[in-house]
Amino acid sequence: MKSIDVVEGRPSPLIPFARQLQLRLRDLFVDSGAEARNIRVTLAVDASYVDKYAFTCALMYDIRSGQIIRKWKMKTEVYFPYIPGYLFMREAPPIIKLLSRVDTDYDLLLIDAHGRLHPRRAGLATVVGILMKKPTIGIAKSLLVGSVEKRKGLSPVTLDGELLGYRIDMNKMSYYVSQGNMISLEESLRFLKRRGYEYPEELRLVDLETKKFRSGS
DNA sequence: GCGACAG
DNA sequence: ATCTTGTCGC
Repeated sequence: MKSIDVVEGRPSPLIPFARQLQLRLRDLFVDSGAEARNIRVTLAVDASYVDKYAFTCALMYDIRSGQIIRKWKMKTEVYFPYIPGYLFMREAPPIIKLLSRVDTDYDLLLIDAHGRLHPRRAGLATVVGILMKKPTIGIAKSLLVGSVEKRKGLSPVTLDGELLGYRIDMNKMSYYVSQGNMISLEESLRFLKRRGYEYPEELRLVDLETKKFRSGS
């Protein structure tokens, strides 16, 4: 059920292909760009599943007013299983398809997954950010790889001695942040700091939206 | 070889 | 991610 490199009981011949694709995309990563103080509109994306279908939703959110500006949703068929380290093969296609329908501009993409905090420095958030050519941040609820240097509320997460992210501990919950694309780790953290380090409301909402969409279909 | 493993 | 009962707390 959870073994790596296995698809329907057999080693997946697509893994080598996926790895090379991931490494090629990683080479296009842009380490900086967006500044927290200029981020006004975000686009949160997430997906839920039922059998072979993905129910993907995107919410455009205005940080100043704390309101949802627009919504998009799309039901698509999934062609890849979940394999740790290769989540992008399962979720990037549905997400990219939905985002191609978003005509309005936004300042930052928020993805419910890791970005640079990944074995190959190219988690789903990084892959999507690179394909969309947009500033992107990865927000994950659990750790995939790396070591946490326990601190009070902000704990550095390193991998191979490289600082790739932070774990943020709040009263309610804790989560991990890492760069997706076109924004530095420092600005990513500053963005969350300006919002009181709370888990992004738009991500919480898009998760609910995704499950609501799944139920009514 | 063994265990760990985003969503 | 999804499945799934009871239970704790406001």
